Amino acid sequence: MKKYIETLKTVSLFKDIKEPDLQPLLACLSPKFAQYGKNDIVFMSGDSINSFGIVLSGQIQIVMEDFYGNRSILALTGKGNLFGESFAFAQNEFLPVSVIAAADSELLFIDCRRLVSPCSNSCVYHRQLIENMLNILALKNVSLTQKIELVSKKTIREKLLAYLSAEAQKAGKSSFYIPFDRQGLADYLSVDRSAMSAVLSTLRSEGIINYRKNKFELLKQRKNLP
Amino acid sequence: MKKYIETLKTVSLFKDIKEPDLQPLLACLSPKFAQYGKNDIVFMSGDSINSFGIVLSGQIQIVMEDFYGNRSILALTGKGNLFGESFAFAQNEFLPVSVIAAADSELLFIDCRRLVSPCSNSCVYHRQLIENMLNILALKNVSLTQKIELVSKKTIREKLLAYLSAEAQKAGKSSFYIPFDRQGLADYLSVDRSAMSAVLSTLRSEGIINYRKNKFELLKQRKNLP
DNA sequence: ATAAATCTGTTGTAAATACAACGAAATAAA
DNA sequence: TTTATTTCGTTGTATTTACAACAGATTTAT
Repeated sequence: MKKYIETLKTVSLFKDIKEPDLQPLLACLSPKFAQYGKNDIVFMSGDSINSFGIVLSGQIQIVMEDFYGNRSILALTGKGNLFGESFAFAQNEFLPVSVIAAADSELLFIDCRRLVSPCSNSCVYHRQLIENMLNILALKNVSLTQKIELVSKKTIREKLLAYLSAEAQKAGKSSFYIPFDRQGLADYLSVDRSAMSAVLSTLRSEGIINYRKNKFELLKQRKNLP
Repeated sequence: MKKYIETLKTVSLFKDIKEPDLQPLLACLSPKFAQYGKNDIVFMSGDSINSFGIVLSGQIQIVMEDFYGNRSILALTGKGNLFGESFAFAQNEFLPVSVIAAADSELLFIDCRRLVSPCSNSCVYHRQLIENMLNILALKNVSLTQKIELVSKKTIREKLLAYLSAEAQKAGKSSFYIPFDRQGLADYLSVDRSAMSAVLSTLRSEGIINYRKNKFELLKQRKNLP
């Protein structure tokens, strides 16, 4: 396991755990190491899982398959990232997705029951681990909630204004940079890029926003609070 | 606190904790009790919180306010329900919403640092508590992810088929009941009800689905898996 | 049983979007 | 610098939707 220490140090689950503590902690979690060839199935849709995974090398993909058998790739996950943690901790939920190795990959599996049961010798680390896992799930929750608020809007105009409004609030200023290019933003909002471009132009011509590349500005005044 | 025992027993955070254990556990968590009048502000947008709440009586609303000051109610939460847990455990995240008492309410606040730090006398309960909280966050995560997959589709037709497909898979049969009436389903998918009704009719006339009230059936054959 | 209220499906219209095709602008590579 | 590539905005068209108004069906209340 030693050769993966550098990778493991970057994993969010082990945040604020010092390198010398990592080794004994891992021993305590008794993770299962496994190698997969490209296109091997890691988790199968319909499974109920008790372990989540960490990608040590390679890459895995989260694949959705609907009732009719149409597949679509929901996510690609690489080195140092977790996968399956939501389903592992959501007891009795069946996986609606499959996890497939997108390349030859080395994965580490940790049983979530190990994570919550404190073991005699390393309670200190366990506490940090649990805190990290709560933080991971909570952060994901927050970002999913924010995204739902956007994609639930019915028009591109509404989606854009909701997104830009949120970014302005996050920045604390009416002028800010966004972390997407146009195609990325369109994908994030689940709309057509060129249609979105057209709406952006309209908003600018109406004097509601201004933008240049990734820098945006909201022009209209904030309503006064009562 | 005794008068709220019946309510607390129904709270998901205390699942699988027996009534006699609840009292000492609460003492250990040292929750803060507070009363709010209608329209009082519980959490303010922009706050960073370390505690989450439990509604003992009354009702609270989650309110979103955008850059322009437009308010919209995202959720109503009543007796026995948690609120704010995602933000409390997502350290350093600022609340993008406000929490306001929708009626005279009695609330209980629990510091999330208390929840993760084991105290000498009640580690057994703490473990269950942590397991429950991980479960709560994970389940929310799962349902948010599923919802995002639906509302990200671009047409009502796609949304409906994705939703019905997921329900069929969940049920393990091509025929199943859905937990919404038409308006509820339209709200869930973020579309117009009458437009959705029209699309449902089209799908039925095309022989793709069949339905009657809340009972739906997918008619087309599953693709054979390779 | 009757009336009232709610839910559901239908239709027409105006509005918004997806999609495709294209050219200009910006960026990266040679 | 020149070329190649990517990104971005514009336009036209066909598709899809939201919205409003309405009628039949179903459920609930009286």
